[in-house]
Amino acid sequence: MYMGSANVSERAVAAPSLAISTVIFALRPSESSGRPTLWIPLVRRIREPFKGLWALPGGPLTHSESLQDAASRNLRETTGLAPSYLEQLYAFGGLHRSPSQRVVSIVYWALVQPTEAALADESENVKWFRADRLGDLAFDHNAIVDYALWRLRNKLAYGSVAYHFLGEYFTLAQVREVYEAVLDTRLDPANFRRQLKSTPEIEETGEYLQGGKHRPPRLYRYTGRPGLDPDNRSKP
Amino acid sequence: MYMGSANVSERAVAAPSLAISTVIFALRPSESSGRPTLWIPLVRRIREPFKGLWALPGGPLTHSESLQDAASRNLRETTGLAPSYLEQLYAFGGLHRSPSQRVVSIVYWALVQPTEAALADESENVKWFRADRLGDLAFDHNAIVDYALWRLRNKLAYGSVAYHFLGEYFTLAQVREVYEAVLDTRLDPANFRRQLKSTPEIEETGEYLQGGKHRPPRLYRYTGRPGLDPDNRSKP
DNA sequence: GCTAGTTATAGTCATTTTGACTAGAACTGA
DNA sequence: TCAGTTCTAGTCAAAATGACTATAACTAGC
Repeated sequence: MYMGSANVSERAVAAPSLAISTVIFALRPSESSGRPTLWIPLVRRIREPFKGLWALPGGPLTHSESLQDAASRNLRETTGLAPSYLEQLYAFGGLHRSPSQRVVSIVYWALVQPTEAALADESENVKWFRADRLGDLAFDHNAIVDYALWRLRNKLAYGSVAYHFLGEYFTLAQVREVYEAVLDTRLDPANFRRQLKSTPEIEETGEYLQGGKHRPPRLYRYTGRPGLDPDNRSKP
Repeated sequence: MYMGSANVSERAVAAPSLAISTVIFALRPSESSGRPTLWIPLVRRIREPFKGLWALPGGPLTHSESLQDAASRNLRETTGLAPSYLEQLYAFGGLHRSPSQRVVSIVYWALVQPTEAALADESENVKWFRADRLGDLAFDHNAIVDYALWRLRNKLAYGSVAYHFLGEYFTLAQVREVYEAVLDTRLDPANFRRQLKSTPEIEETGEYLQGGKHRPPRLYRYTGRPGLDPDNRSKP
């Protein structure tokens, strides 16, 4: 492609390369307490730079797909996961994110349900980590995860995102566990329940979850609409 | 650069071109009521596609500047403005945003103070429009402005952004006028003032604004820190 | 210098929301 | 049948909110 012969002024206006990455969140039971906690799948870098370090799943943007499609495809290819929620996080374009070349990364964040997460490919080069124990990641990926975590907590408090961690039917206690895991606090069951019951998007069903060793909780269903960011706006 | 001879498979993986645009908001007195309203500067397209239509100020990303720097420079070059607030809005990357080629636009939104806005270059090809009366813009820029407006209203309700429309010193009534203009509602002066006075980031000064034909209002100062998105996080 | 007009500012009061807590209901397992 | 557990409804005080009243402090016009 003769890029090697491009002169300085041509290189100065050449567009930086464009990549897509995704921060994927799922809830899995903690080994210690058994209570749900936040986990993130990472892939191991098999080439320089940062060869051997763990990084967010990602790849180039191809010419024939939208940004969200690219994120979705990449997520499926690298981890085998199908997200229940996918939203753009931020475009990272600092000058020195990669030592070798200028890269602009458009980063998405995704939520997957525990059933999905359990099926996920896990191998030598794909592994799940607790979100609060990631170690040093490649590139600026620690900062990206921090920001994604901040956004997740924010959106959660806002209201409409917790249900994407869960299946179609759920108990109010399960919703509370999502909040407790993500925000890392304990919430009063009675007050939390009162709040949820006052939101119209949560619909009571006639069914109950059987099998626990206590009073069977009622199952609910979420009826709210997805979201309001541009990717999800004008879909049928 | 031999791009002309690139074959189909090479073109399929070639990265889309990358551009930066900015939605700029300022408050200006409405001609009709005299009360402040939201205005946006647009530039006229001088080439195809959409030649002659109005569009958001924007341009290519050069190799040696960060995304935010590019937005800042571009905003200065096209409109002569220096923003008091600048934040990334969204990366738009739909397949058919431009009829001629695939373009990914990383869009910023900015607030400028009225003193700045008054100095702004206005010419045949740069003009201010009321945010609610833009007409048909080039590309998907109407949708982008809609989303920027939604974000502005959201951030305003959140709390820390109204002051960037104002100078260093301001009266509580001026803050209320910002809210009224952006949210397009009337707010009760007494209740609004009670809320502001309960937020610690707003500091009472000993000075008063003279010159009105009524009781002189006290001047306040905003002492809150900028924001928490990645661009603004680790700055000194 | 008095008065009307205007906005600034403090305060009241009923309603709603929130946080801490109590207690009974409904299940399981021993 | 009882102990253990969670589910669920409810109480009560504190805090926040919305509608409103009243006074303070200035200017403009007479």
